[in-house]
Amino acid sequence: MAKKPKTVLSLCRATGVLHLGNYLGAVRDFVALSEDPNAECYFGIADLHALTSLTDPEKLRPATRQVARDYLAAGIDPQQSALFLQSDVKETNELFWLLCNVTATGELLRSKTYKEMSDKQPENVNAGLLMYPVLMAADILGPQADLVPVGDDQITHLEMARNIAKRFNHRFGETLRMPAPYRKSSIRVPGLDGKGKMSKSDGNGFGIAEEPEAIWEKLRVAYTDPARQRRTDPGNPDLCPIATIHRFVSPKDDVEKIEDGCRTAGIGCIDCKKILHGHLSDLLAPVRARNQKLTDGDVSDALAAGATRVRTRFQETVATVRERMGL
RNA sequence: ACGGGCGUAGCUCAAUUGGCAGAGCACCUGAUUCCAAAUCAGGCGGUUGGGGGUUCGACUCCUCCCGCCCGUGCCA
Repeated sequence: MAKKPKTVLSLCRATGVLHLGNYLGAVRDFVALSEDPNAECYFGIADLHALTSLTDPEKLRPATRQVARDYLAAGIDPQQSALFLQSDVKETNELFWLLCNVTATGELLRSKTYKEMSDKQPENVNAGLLMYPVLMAADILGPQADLVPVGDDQITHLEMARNIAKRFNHRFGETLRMPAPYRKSSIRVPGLDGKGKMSKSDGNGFGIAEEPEAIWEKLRVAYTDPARQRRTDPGNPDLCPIATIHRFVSPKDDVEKIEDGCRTAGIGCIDCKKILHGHLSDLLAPVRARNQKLTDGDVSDALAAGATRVRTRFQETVATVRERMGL
């Protein structure tokens, strides 16, 4: 049964170095997906979307390239999947405008993220912020994606893309494929400061290609359950980010061992961190190894090839959309 | 384009009539701790958006420029 492979499109914010939370929460799944013969994957790095928040031009380009590099290091094979920069696909902008005309402004104004961003950066409430979902719809509908891996925060944006596609198809005839969300059980990796999830802006994580020594320096000083003031004080793994990370990366036996050891003061936090560090090193060793071999040229080549592939898909869609709309 | 508001440490904001530019948070170091956290001690941090002027002395007053916000207008 030669089933036609599903088109998968994923967008990633251009934030710079990918950290463990990015890896466990999303990128690792993307790698697995990309190895599925029934999936044809397109991985876009959303640098156009990044412009809606004030960004330093000196920093955006390196950050964007760093994400691309980390994707490759994580195991995305550029021969198999298309890795591209959103801004390299000029067709996105054309499709964006065409789709604007089947987008209800009311829906955009009601968008929760639009309101949140307006509050977050009141000095820069630009139109891009408002049009953000339309651009994203163009990203998704351009390559006629079947599946879109999304986090909870992006689910309403995908809904909007579906509404736009539905409205277009209704007015101009069946043209755009209806994308479906692809949701993995999303996991939340806590930050090393114990104050929430790992995030780039809070600087409470570590890069997936960092040296083990560098990772250890960050792990060593990471937050732990404050109840364990002395080595002999018992603690609660549920209150310790280290224990939570253990659950994601360590084998069951070790998880039980450290949780039990924590509750009974059988092992110290440093021991616990050392065990975690060992497993982390194993987990990330292939990533680090690939990263070391990667050259800037490899990254550029992958992005160029990816852009060409995704643009081909876009050109087909845009040609049909133009024609249907009467251009 | 006009009118109004604003611009001070990475962030939030002080600074009397014009009188030594400060605090909190964040960050770094030390004490402490199995490591952290908390606490204590110390430290880093500034061309006060920029130029010019008045003055013995300007964050403060005058002037011009830059940038942002709000409102109004003009052109398309």
